[in-house]
Amino acid sequence: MTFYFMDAIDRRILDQLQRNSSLTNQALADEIGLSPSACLKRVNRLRDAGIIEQEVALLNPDALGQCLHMVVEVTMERDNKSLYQRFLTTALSAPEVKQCYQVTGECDFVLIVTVADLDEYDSFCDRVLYGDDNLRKFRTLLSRKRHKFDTSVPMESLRST
Amino acid sequence: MTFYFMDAIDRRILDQLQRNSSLTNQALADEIGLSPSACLKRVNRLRDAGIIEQEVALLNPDALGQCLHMVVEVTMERDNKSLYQRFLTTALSAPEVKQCYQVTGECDFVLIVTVADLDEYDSFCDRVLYGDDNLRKFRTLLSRKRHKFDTSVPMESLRST
DNA sequence: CGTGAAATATGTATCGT
DNA sequence: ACGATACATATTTCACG
Repeated sequence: MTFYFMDAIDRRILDQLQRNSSLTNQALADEIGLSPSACLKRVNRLRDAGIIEQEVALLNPDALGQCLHMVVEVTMERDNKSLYQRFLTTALSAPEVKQCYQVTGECDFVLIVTVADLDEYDSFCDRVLYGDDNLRKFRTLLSRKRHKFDTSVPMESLRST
Repeated sequence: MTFYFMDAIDRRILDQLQRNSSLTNQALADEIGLSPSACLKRVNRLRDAGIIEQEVALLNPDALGQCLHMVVEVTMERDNKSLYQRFLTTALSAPEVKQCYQVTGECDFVLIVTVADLDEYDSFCDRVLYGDDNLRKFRTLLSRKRHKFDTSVPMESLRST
């Protein structure tokens, strides 16, 4: 990522686009109080700099059919870098794994896994979890409902340089 | 949400937009093999029907300053609907709570909480967790790194009606 | 669903601060 | 270095077949 000086205007642009990226450049410029061309230049710079990573459509869960979310807590046997890396490579490439957090505490990784049904979850466990001989234990929490899903990040925590 | 019959073309449109919603309608129409007008009509219908809930920009974590993710497991005292609802109302309105899953298993809720620093996390705990007298216990897993964050949903699991 | 024309939006060049 | 205006290009949108 190229070095980038982010000012208050950039933060306001990001704040908007995090909530709604389907705004036209004109509407965004109006919101921010900038001319459309100046606004567009900033948005493109933020994109080129890799600060805006992607723009995606979030689908309504009610529009989804059978769709189960699992919270999977993974505890490794040995805390070894290359063994961790081996697990990560497998886990991150599994399409069922939507999120992966490396944590400190009573376990080592927390995965958010999304599958259509329990058969698919079994297949995931066989491929990713049972196959790793450094994986000591895992615990699955089956989600009955995802009440909130907010991809935004508070603007105070955005680096200014 | 209004009733909606979704066909294979709609699913391919959603599949694309879940990955990249910054495509122009023309580029999307090309991908799908539709005329721009037909494509636009479908996208607007999917939006109006609430299947496309929102379009957002995802920011690069490396562009963020201090930004801590916590996995918080919450266990309630009594499994009572209105007490659960009271907790949910508080938790969902807290801006630090980015995700909330109601689960079955060893605990009742799993929250993904994002804060700038530990002071902010303390404030969150005081406001949302310690304040609820039906909350029996919570466990915090501090994330050192978010290795993966994928907002997409597999298209096989999209309801066809 | 496709075509084509009118309405909008985006991108660029240039100038001013 | 940044923003505004204006113009050229591209895209969206709508009526009609």
